[in-house]
Amino acid sequence: MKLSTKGKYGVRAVYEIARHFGRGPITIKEIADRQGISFSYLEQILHKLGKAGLIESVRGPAGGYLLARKPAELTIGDIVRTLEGPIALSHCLEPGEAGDCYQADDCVARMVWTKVGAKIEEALDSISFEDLLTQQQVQQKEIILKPKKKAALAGKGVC
Amino acid sequence: MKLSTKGKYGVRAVYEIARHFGRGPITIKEIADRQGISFSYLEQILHKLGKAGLIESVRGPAGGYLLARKPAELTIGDIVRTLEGPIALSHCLEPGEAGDCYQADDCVARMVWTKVGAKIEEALDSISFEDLLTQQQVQQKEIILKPKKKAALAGKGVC
DNA sequence: ATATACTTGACAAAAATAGTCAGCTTTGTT
DNA sequence: AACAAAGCTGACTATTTTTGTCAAGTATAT
Ligand code: FES
Ligand code: FES
Repeated sequence: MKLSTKGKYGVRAVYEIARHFGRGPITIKEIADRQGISFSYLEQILHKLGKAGLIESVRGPAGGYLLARKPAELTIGDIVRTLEGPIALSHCLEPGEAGDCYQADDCVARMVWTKVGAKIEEALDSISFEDLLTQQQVQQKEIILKPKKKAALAGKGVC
Repeated sequence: MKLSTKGKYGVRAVYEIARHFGRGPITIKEIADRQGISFSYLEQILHKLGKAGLIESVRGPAGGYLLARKPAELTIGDIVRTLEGPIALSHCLEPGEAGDCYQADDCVARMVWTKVGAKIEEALDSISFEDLLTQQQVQQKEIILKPKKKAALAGKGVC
């Protein structure tokens, strides 16, 4: 039950784009540097998000990426579904394949994973990037108040 | 966002043990046959569940596995957590490692994955094996009423 | 004794993940 | 027109995780 780095990097990258909202396109390189993600890998991820219509790209010099919608209208669920595929805990719950399963009528597990999957979608869709932006401001203040405790494990944790 | 077969097989296996509740131990072989799971692989899975105290084993002839609690007190969450590890969408949310992350204060994603993880736990823990048993009875009746439509993909779908 | 059945650890094939790399296309600037 | 900045695209590879298999145990009812 882990997210792949694609999903996690995707959210962090779009978060950076959202932070840049209203100030023109932000380049892959800048996102990669800020978030410590490989440039080439990030290209793939952003391209996928672009094809899905969640972000827009501007080519040529001074180009980069922009949000395709307002931060409030873009959710974590959008990103995760695009990068990790549809939320289907089991293969035979994927859209298209659903009706195919020969034992769907007889399968008690089906209800379980369907129900849990719905809860996950609900949770993912309930968080927009605007939420992340406002939360970041709150955290910012808290950090200023607290004594800064720079811990050891630099570069290790990556949500 | 898929479950591994361990989690899925685990649930199906325990479901079989639950169906056998009150009728003494059921053997690995019988579970494996009924659910179409490799015997050797199932051994590993059941052993892990046994070590976690969710099921009990009886050795020797006429031995097998038993539920350690009543079906109503055993949830899908118990099984999944045991077999797939704690529900932590990101590595740095795993218990024990949590406080270690040097950027926890500054991390906007942390809140996201924590929140979603909690929802998943909630959903998983809300379903007990008794629920599965009663649901199976309902499905059984429906199947008898409906015309049996044995579809093509035999053996393919595995929730 | 012996057959049945769980226990344990080592091993291996296959699939998914996490990138890397090289070359291409678009477009603003000079 | 030429150049450089920036995204586009597909192929390729190393690593890790998953999904098992196998073999040699240990416990126990009859
Ligand atoms: S990176 Fe560790 S808490 Fe987010
Ligand atoms: S096995 Fe296909 S629906 Fe459960």
